[in-house]
Amino acid sequence: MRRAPLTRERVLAAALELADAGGLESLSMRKVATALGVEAMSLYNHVANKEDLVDGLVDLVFAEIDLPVPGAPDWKGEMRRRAVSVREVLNRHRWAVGLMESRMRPGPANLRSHNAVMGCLREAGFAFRAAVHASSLLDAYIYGFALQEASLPFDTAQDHAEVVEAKQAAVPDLTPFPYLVEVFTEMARAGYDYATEFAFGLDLILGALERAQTK
Amino acid sequence: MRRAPLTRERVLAAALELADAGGLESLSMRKVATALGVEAMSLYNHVANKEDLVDGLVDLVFAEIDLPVPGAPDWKGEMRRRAVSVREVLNRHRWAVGLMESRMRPGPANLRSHNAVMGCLREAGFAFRAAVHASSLLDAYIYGFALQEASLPFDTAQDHAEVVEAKQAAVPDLTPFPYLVEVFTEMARAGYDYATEFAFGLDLILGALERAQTK
DNA sequence: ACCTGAACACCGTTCAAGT
DNA sequence: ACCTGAACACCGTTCAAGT
Repeated sequence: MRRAPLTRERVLAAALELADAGGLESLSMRKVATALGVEAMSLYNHVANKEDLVDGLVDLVFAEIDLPVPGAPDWKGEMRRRAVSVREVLNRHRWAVGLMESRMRPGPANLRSHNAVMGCLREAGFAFRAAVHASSLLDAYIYGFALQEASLPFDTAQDHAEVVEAKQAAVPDLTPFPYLVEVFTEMARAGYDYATEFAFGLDLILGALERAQTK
Repeated sequence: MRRAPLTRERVLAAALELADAGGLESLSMRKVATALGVEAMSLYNHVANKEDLVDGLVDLVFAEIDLPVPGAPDWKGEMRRRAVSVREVLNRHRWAVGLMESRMRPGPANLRSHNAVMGCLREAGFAFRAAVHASSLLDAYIYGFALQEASLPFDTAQDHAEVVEAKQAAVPDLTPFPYLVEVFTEMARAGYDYATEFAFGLDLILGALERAQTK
C-alpha cells in the first residue's frame, strides 16, 4: 500500500485533528508524524518548525470564519453574523482562542478577515479611528467570551453546569463568599446558556456602538 | 552558607519570577528548582505537580487585583477601577491571561475577587441574572482586551507600533487588502494607545449596562 | 520530614547519511 | 528532492534510597 506523498496541507490537516482532539499541549511534531505514518524529521521538509506549523493551523481556523461584507446595507447584521461565526469556529477549535491575535506572521485568511471587518465598518460610515475602536472592542469581547467558554478541561466533554459543580466541590468553605453561594446554587438550578449570554453582550455592544456613531 | 528552607511560598515566588520573565513556556519544574538551588524533585514536597503550581501562581495574580466594594455608592466607579486594575495586573503577568478563568481549583483570591464583583453589582440593584450578564460581559471584554495586548512575543519589550510594523513586514503583498493598508499606515503615523483604547470600550460597556439596568 | 539520583517516557530540532 | 537514524538538550514525574 503506497502512501500519499507528504505535503504542507496534509501535515496541517493531521495537526489540526490532533489539536482539536487533545488541545495544544497534546500537539507534538512526533505525534503529527506518527499520525501520518512518517518520522518526525520528515515534517521539517514541509514546515519550518513548530511555530510555523501553528501559524498554519491558525490560518486554517481564520478561513472558517463567515466574513462580513463591506458595503452591505445592515452593518450591525454583518458584524453580528461574523461575531457569531467566530464564536462557533472557536468552539470547534478551542486550543486556538489564545493564538488568533498573536501571530507575528498573519496568514492570508487572517488578513482577509481583518480587512473585511474594517471594510464593513468604514463603508458603514465609521471614521477611521471609530472603526478601530469598534473592531478592537468587538474582538476583545468575542475572544474574551470564547476564552471563558473554552476554559473547560480538554479531555472531557462536560457542560457548564458540571464544571461549575466540580469547581464548587474543590472549594473547602464558601461561607466567606455569600454572593458566590448564590451563583453556585442558581447555576445548578437554572443552568447557563452560553449562546444566549453571548448574544446579550454582543447586542448591547452593537447597540452602544450605533448610538456612539450617530450621536 | 545555610540556605532558607523550601516552602510552598518560596517555590511559587520563584516560579512567578520565571513566568514573568520568560512566559509560560519557559516555566519548568527543573528551572524553578535550579533558581532555588535545589533539585527538581524537591519541589514535589511542596506542590502536587506542575498544574498545582500554576494554580498557585494564578491565585497570586488574582491577589494583586484591586477589588470593588459591595455597597459603595458609585458602582460604575467601582467596576471601572477594578477593570483598570485587572488590565494592569495582566500586563505585569501576561502569561496569566489565558489561565485566569480556567482553574478547576479556584484559590481564595480568585473566589474573593468573583465574590466582590457579584456583590458590588447585586448591592447596586442588579437582579441576579442581570448581575451575571454584567459580570460575564465585563470579564469577557477585560480578558479579551488583555489577550490582544499580551500577544506580543515574550522575549522582546516592543511597543505596539513596532509589532504592527513587524507584522506588516511579514506580509508579502497588501494590495488585495485596501482597508488594512489604511490600518498599517495610520498606526505607523499616529500610534496606538492601549490605555485609551481600553477606556473607550470599558466606558461604552458600563454606560450601556447602566442604561439596560434603569430602562 | 524533606531532599536526591537514577530512571522512564516524553519533547523540538540538527545533521549527516541514505534513497 | 525527500525521508530517516542517531544524537543533543531539554521536559514532568516515579520511586527507592539517603539524611
